[in-house]
Amino acid sequence: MEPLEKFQNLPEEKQNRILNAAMGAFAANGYKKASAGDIAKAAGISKAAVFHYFGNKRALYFYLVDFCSGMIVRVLSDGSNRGVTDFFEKIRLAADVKISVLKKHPAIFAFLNSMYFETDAEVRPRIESLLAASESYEKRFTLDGVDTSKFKEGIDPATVLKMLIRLEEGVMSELPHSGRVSMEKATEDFYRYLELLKNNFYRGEDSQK
Amino acid sequence: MEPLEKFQNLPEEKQNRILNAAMGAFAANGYKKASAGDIAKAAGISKAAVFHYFGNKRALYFYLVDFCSGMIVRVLSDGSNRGVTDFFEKIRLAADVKISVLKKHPAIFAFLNSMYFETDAEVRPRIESLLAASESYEKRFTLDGVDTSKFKEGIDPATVLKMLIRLEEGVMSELPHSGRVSMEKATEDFYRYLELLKNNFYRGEDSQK
DNA sequence: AAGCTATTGACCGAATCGGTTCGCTCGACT
DNA sequence: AGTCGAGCGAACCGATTCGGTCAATAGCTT
Repeated sequence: MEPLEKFQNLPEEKQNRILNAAMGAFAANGYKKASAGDIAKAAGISKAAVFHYFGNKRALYFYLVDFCSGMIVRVLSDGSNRGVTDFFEKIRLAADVKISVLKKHPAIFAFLNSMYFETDAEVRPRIESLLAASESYEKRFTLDGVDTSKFKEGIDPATVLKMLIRLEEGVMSELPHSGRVSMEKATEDFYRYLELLKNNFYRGEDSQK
Repeated sequence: MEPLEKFQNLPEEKQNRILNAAMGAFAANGYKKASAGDIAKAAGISKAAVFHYFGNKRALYFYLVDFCSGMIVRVLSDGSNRGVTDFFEKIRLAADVKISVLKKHPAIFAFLNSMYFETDAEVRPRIESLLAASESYEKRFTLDGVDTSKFKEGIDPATVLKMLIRLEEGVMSELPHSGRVSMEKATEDFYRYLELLKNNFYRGEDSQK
């Protein structure tokens, strides 16, 4: 039986434990310096099991890249926000999706980010192809179908969008600092920021409730 | 002559090159996995030179910790913003200081951040003492002396402050992605966000210029 | 208890680690 | 011109860790 099949026959919870451990290790140390032993320890399995499931380190890394690639496609083609025309509502929905992904795979964004900086010749080509296929979040999240007329005059929605993407990134970068419960706290805060901006960037009487 | 003296007698430019290389390596790979060879290569010197200047890896790490510690003290005691009462102006000045530090030591914040996660028993104690001494940026940057009455009713300055700290972090986390020139671009963007928020969060007639 | 599969601890040669040694270079001083 | 020493790169050291293998075990099915 192929190694990869063995992995895919594992119960999903165990698969995720291993994937998350691997993504965390590669994100933290890069391809070369992340060792199979690190990953095994973080996943609670033996080093031999890693090779049992994936054959070799490169195959594991490639599997992760493809896994993330599939996840991106799945998220971007998620149609649950079609028909939403409100700027802030759309951003909130996109953040919701991100959160749900992050809950299952806490290290996925750190791993995706680390791919940018990965230089190892053994894996770089595969990364390039993924990077080429999936443009950045900023470019994907367009203002198409958004009702920009609700903004006050003089406020550029594109600027606000860029700002919110940065803000979201800042919120996310604080997550690993603190305990696990803090994620709900952070998202609550983010929603509060959205509300605050909505109340003051849209036209009409300034609405303080 | 003590190893450390040799380092300190180096021209400042070379010192910084080595410090930045070391901070970058430790931030990227952690204390254990960052090798003296990595640091040497990034700094453009030989591995032997690293030991020539610092004696051993631990001493180099400790030197970096103390260096950052001193930098924090120097920045926090910087009195150039005393007397500034405007909320956004004060934040802008604080960002300016951060930028100037970042220009000289591009990896310093990544390194400081990495200390949070460092678990190696050989260096952890020294980190603890630094972390205990210097509270987080968020706690240090108080609203003391800020004229909060300029805000519209219903807008909590503390919330805005937290939001801006997150936003700043998000802007900073995008810096390493792109070329070196992008820093000016990113700070320009940040200033534009500040202006945008100031125009819409302060009371008085909504000022679109 | 026999058979089978998932999982592992112990192990391999090769590579890399932190750290040392040594000999070369090059500028300062005489 | 000759001397000297600070500073450096290359080659090396024993120890550790690497990716990867494999025989042995644990656990389930019958």
